[in-house]
Amino acid sequence: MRVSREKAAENRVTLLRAASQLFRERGIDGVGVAEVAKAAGLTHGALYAHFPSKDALVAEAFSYGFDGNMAGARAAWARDGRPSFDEHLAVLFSTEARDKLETGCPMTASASEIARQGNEVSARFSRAFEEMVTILEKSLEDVPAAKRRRLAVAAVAAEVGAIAVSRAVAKSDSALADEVLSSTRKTISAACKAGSSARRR
Amino acid sequence: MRVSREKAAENRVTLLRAASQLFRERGIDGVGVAEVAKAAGLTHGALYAHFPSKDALVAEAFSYGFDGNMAGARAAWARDGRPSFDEHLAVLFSTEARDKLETGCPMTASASEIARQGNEVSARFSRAFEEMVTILEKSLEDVPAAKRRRLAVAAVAAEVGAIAVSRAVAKSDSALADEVLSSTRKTISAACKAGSSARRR
DNA sequence: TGTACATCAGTGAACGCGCGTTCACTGATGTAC
DNA sequence: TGTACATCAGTGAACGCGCGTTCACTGATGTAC
Repeated sequence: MRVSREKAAENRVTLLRAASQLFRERGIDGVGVAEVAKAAGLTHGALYAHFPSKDALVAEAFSYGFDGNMAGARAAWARDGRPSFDEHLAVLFSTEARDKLETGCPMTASASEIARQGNEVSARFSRAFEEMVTILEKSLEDVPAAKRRRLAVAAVAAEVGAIAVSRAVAKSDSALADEVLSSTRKTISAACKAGSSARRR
Repeated sequence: MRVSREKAAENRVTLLRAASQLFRERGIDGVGVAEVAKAAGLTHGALYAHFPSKDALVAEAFSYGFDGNMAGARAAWARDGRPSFDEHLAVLFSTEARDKLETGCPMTASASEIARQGNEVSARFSRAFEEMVTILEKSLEDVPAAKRRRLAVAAVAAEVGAIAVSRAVAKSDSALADEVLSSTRKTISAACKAGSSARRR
């Protein structure tokens, strides 16, 4: 039966939220459209009134999850002031970021799966990556402009790897899982300091 | 019909090779057991004479792929001498490593999927990760012993991330894909130099 | 060495199940008069 | 404002298909005599 325009818009968002959480938790291939619809309190048929295909849902759910994550981060910055590079790293490489799969960054949750998705998903991943890089660059004013972007790009790539590896080894070696996060964070931080001190000389 | 012991052993290896290549190319969830068996010139029933479940096949295929990769690398080192840290990085962060999916490192191919596999796969991933770290440590004799492992761990984690990100963005932004590899490599290399020069002071 | 027979790798049909997608239908919503 | 009707979000059965796994069967291999 038909529902009001507001209710329909609300259902669309509920579908995106459910999809984005489930895909992060269990992988894109690990969750079917029927399960997404059920988690949103709807039937699979209704999902196709909002999205033409699972592929389209995956693409929009990726951006929804990423934007939601960024909105949360921005709210925290508004409260506590603009974070330094090391403060950014502390959040990005935290055990919380690793363990909160369903609300964590979709880039880290689906890193190796994205390469097998369509162009639309790849384009959204690129955009998300660039957004993260831009934010990190802003905290790197001490570093020579020429090295700023290089360091920011490396930091985001390293974070994606560290989180993915940490999650992969967590089931069998939790000490290694924590070590991966802290070692990668410290190494990126050291590269930053080396870069900024190079200017000071 | 029954086959000779040698032929059976050979078939097992063929199954592992096919599984390991296909999983790296299209993801663990993206390839069925029937397809693996077909690629090995067998039927799916035969696969179950060698492996009790797909999970077991995934675990053994991961190690097979990793060991094969390491054997190739070791052969190259025997030819050209033991590589320096930067030479290791040049290989790990190369566009070839990114583009040769089916013969590349299984850690990078399945990074985010491993976390959703069973304990056995996680344990094999941990072992593979430690092996990579040990190899990199050997090329870090210029760095103070205390920092050696930290750098090696960070380098492997960063490589996994850089390759995954580079593959993810390659479809939509090939310049960014190359930048991710070179920026991450340079940053890890810089962290190494900072670490070793710290000792020299 | 030759023969009889047990072994077991491999075959292919079948299992129940969930996948992504389609579609005729329902009935409340939104609109035109 | 009240009524008639077109719209369309959501339902649920159905589509063909591939999934992982099981199993009765085949017949060459390997072994025991």
